[in-house]
Amino acid sequence: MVTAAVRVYDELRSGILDSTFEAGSRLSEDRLARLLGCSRTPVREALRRLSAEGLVELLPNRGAQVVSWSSDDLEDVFRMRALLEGHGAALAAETMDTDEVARLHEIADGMAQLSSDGSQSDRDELATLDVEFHRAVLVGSKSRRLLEAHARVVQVPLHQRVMRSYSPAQLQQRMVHHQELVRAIQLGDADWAASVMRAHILSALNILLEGG
Amino acid sequence: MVTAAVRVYDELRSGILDSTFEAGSRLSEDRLARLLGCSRTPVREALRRLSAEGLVELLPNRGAQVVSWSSDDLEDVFRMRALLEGHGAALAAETMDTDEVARLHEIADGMAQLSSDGSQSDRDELATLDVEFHRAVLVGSKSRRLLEAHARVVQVPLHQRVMRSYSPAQLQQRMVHHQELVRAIQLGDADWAASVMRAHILSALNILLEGG
DNA sequence: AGGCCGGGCATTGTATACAACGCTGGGGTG
DNA sequence: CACCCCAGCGTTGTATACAATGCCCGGCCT
Repeated sequence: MVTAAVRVYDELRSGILDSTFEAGSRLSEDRLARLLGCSRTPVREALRRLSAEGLVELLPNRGAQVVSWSSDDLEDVFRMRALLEGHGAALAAETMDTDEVARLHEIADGMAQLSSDGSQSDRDELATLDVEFHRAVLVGSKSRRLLEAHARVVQVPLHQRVMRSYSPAQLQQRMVHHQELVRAIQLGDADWAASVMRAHILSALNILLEGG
Repeated sequence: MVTAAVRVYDELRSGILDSTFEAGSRLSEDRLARLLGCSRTPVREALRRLSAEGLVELLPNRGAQVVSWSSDDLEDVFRMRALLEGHGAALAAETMDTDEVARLHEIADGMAQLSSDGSQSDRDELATLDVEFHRAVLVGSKSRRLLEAHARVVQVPLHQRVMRSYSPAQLQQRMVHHQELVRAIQLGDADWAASVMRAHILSALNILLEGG
């Protein structure tokens, strides 16, 4: 059975990530409880968990608030991603098995097909697949703590927006990165995989900072 | 005012880190509530927080359990430390100001003095200072997320034990690492600082795996 | 008029009662 | 004797009531 606390957590989390709950807005336990049809207890638990993950801020005796992201924060996040995922790619190149690489290839190919068209729904689908791709690499690294650290850092409710912001040329370029990364992992070239991953992520940061 | 939930969290956390609550032992909400003189509500909150930080494991409908550490876990933790703190040292070398470096020097010198003697209480004091030293470097990196990621990874209730396990020669060697690291940061040599930090941490892992 | 004080209000913090779930052990059955 | 089933029990999960805290606003004093 899925507990009410988990349900509330999921609702709040996806609500924050897709900006249903806007950055900076206050979240009252009582209001959320009535909104979601349960008592304050599970809501409290969910808010505490989201706070531990850095998605909301808990002001003592004042309640919870959805965190806002400055451009400094964005830079911090992307540099952390480059560090963690670069390392993850190197480990993945050393330890990923054939099935996992095949899955990676599959995702990358699916993305390449979608990226030829430019519709907005395709872009959103791409954002989902992109998250899945990067996650698959980290899973392949076989480091539980790396995966956890990454999950905590990458809480930016901006995946869709970022993916929509790429020009067609930039999007194509990013697909090439993915293919290159898969090749590096397949060949077991850890250094190359790490370099490609770092460049891939830092280029996203550059596009973000210049475009925004 | 400090809430009961925070008090319980602090008690449990320090109890776990100094092994008052042994690895693998079960923590019943009701028992803890009576032990600490409050209701289950703050206990629940504290346990959830500790779970998010990776110090306890929450078995659904079965309660909480203090996490145990396999040698694979230890290796994972130290490799993550090498990654995060190596990066932190590089950033620190670039951005740390004079006061912060002076503070680092101060801690390193204090540790060097303590390390000449071999008494157990000195070793415990050294463990505390060591934590402070490594934390000061990360604070100097000015990356909030790096600091947070590190705090979550480094939850090993073994600091004292590790520090006691060093031979006098190994301890001296580690003091040299610290001095070398301070120098690298002072000179602003990011690559050198990162290398020294990584080697420093990975050598600790080696000593642990060989000695244990 | 400006600042300080105090009470009301919204909100979180805590306690407690009860429901739901899962394990465990004892008795029955093949 | 081995296996299964079910009832009892301990535990967590949830709801609700009440206490405590901090903010806000109106009135009073200077």
